[in-house]
Parts: sequence; C-alpha cells; structure tokens
Amino acid sequence: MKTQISMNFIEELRWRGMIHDSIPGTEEFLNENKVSGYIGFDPTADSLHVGNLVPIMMLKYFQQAGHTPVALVGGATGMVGDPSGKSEERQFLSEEVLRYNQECIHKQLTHFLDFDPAIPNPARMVNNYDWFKDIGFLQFLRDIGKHITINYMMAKDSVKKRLEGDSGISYTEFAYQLLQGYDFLHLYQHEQVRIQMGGSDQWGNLTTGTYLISKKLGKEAKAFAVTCPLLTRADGQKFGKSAAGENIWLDPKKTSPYQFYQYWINTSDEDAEKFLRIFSLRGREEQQAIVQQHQEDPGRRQLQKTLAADITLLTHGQEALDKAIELSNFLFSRNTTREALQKLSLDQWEEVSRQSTDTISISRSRLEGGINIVDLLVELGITQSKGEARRSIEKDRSIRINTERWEDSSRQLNMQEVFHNRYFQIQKGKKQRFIVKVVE
RNA sequence: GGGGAGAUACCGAAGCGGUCAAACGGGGCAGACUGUAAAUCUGUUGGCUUAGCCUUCGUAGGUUCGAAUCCUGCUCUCCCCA
Repeated sequence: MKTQISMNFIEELRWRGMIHDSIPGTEEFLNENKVSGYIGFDPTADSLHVGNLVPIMMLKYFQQAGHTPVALVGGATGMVGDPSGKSEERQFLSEEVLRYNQECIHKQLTHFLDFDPAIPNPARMVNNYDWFKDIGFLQFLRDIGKHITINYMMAKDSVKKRLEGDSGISYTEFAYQLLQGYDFLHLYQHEQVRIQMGGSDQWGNLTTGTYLISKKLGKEAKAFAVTCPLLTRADGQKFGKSAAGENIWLDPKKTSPYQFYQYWINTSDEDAEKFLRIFSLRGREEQQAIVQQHQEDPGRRQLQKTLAADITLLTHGQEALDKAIELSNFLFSRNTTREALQKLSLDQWEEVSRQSTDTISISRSRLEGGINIVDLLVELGITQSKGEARRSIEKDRSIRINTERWEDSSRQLNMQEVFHNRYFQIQKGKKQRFIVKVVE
C-alpha cells in the first residue's frame, strides 16, 4: 500500500464532500505542518461496518496527505457510552468483550491504513483504556474537571437533547465528553496529535477537547478539529444497512465479499456519485470521467461498478474482489441458463458456493425420494411459510430453479435438478439468488 | 398522592357485540417497465393437511348463542393536577 502522495488534506476532503465543519485555521495549519490526527472508534462490536467507512477514509486521506493517522479504540469510553445521537442510556459491555472487539477492529484497520514503520508517517493505534485505567477519580476531578464548567457541558447539543427528553441522562454519560476531551489532551501531550476528526455528531465532543487543551496548556497550544457530514441515502434508508436493517460488516465472515460487493452495486444513481467521491481513491478527473461515462450510457452502470469494485478492493483485497465480480456476473448474467449451469464443472460450483454466504444446504436423504417444492423453500429459509412459498410460486411466479420458472407448487423436486450430484440454484425474484448444496 | 386517556398485526392507525384474520397509510415481498438505478402502475403481506380449520386485537378471568368490541382484576404507557 503506497500512501506517500502529498497533498492538501482539507482541499482533498472538500472536493470529496467530506467536510461538515472545521475549526478556523485548520487548513493553513495542516499545510504548514505535518502532524498527527486521530479518530475514535467504538468497540461495541467485533467488526467495523460500512458506516465506519467514512471516518476510516478520512484517516486514509489524512495519511495520504503526509500526516500521521492515529486510530483510537475507545476501550475506556466504550465502557461509559457516548450520549451523542442516542435517545437512551446505553448498556454496558463487559471488559472482556470490549478487549476482544478492540483486537478485531485493529486488524481490520490494517487494510486501510499503512502501519509500516519504515515509512515516515506510519499509522498508529491507541487504546484510551491504557491511560484511563490508572487515573483516580480525585485526580481526574482536580486535573480536568476544574477546567470545564457545568454550564459549558450543558450547552452541548447531545446533553441538551437528553435534558429535554424523557429518559434523562445519567451522570456517567454526562461526563462522557470530559473523557473524550481528555483523550485529545492526552494525545496532544504524549503523541503529538494536533487534530481530531469525526462525524458531524461528534462536533461537540471534539470542541470540548480543543477547549480543554487551550484551558490546560494555554493559548499557544494549537488544536484543531474537522467533522464530516453523516451519510444519507436518497431513498431515506439508513446508509450502510441492508434492506432488513442489518449492518453491512467489513468482516468477510459476517458479510461475504460477494454480499458486500452487491450492497454497493445496488447503489442508486442518485447516491453513487456522492459515494464514489468519498470512498474511491481515484482522483478528481478520473472520477469525473467515470461520472460522464455513466451519464452517456447509464445502462452500463459504470458508476456503480467502479464504486463497488473500489471499495471491495480496499476492504477485502484483489482476490476477493475478483471472485465477487465473477460470482455476480455468473448469477446475474442474462446468458446464464440451465444449460450454462449444466456445463459448470464441479470445481466451478465449489468455487461459486464458497464465495457466497447465500449458499445453503440440504441433506441428500431429504432430496433423494423427491421433496415438495414448498417444503424445500421453507426448509431452506427462502420463504417464511408454506403459504408464502405457494404464493411466490403460483401468484408471484417468482421462483426459479436453475434459472427456469417453477410453475407448480405441488410438483416434487428431486435429484434431477442437482448437478454433479451436489449443487443447484434457486432464485426468488430478481435479486435473491441462492446456491444450494446437497450434503450427506 | 388525585384525576383522565390508552394498549390492535412489522410500524402508524381505524374498528366499539355478529357480515373481523380485522379498513386505511407506511414498510416488506413480488410482477410490469428498466439498467441488479429511480419514479410509476399492479398484486400480495398470521398459520395450516386451504370450498375448511387453527392462532391472533396488553394480560388473566367473566357476561353472551356469539367479544378486538361489554364487565372485573392485573401489567405497562401517556396526559393533567398535587
């Protein structure tokens, strides 16, 4: 991963549409100094998800601009809970779970940031538990609490909303901003960090940090902050969630590269250009050319394909990307007919099934005597109930076996549909494709 | 502590003794049109051994030939007064 292109970081973010707010003077300061900057990640799950990708890309561009990115995992703050954007008090996670999650997140970040100590600005990873674990409550009150007034803390939007709301806010979450502010101060003093970045919902927390630094270290101490807008989708759905509302994870075990690729390929025209700007490492001119191509021939969906390929490459690597594309082409190509499936070798089927976590299995004994199609669809979880299965077949006419429409809900399916004694395909509608593996 | 309103399917919301598996809207799924876009139009959306049967209208009982609808206890939510 080569990341040594020097550029104006803020300018870069600007054309990519990634600036929501920044402290005055940030651009000049970054142009004159190569510094360290950080973003915090919550260790609330054992994988990052697509929603975390925006801050990750910020760090990526930060590093490309010659600065040093620091990823902070909130081992301590994660134990407390950020009230920003939350209407209710958060549940605690155990220390053990948090630690495991931190490790996983660290691993994932290495895909995006260059941690190689041989380069001048290798990325670093810190965990705020390391400096919080030894601080006593009294010490914290004297060192930090003294510098910030309650008035200041209550003026924050995140706090105000909760004070107005019904469920209130606990002292713990109220104090959260002090913890995050202290993070910045600590990193400022010990890691030469001069800027904190984050989503626009973090603005209040970031400014508490810069405020604390100036209070504690004096006016000469220069600290900056930049936030990016929260990503939205034109259709109003949450960005980074599947139709079912589940997160799209970066962990290939949770969301397969194929599914990941499919998430992006399904991006609407309206969103694709915006997303490409944020997530694609391609430069401005190149992106403009792609957008133009797309406008000339939208049917080719060059924009979505580029978007999906670029992000999948970055997240999962070349090999996984190639396979995701291959599988997508195979499953969605018009040329794929029953005959084409029949021609596939067993190895090819193995390959296809390995890539897709939409692969489901059924035991040979269930199939050999013939199984009712309705029972099969329910057993495989393709439909929720037999009623739905019948509706899909007879009313919607949306079930296809090995690309051919299945018309009769009472007809039995048997080993004749199974290729190489092992695999066959089921489609429900236009977008749901399943590889079924016959197991012993 | 006193008074009032309410809890209906994935969500919102009608229904106020039979014709209610429950109007309508949203969401979901599917079909048509397309480009695995968007918009639009259409169908569908508790389960089953489907001319029928079973389970659902906060929860437990009761009244009735018959209850989502009436009565009682319980739980929870919201509002007003203190």
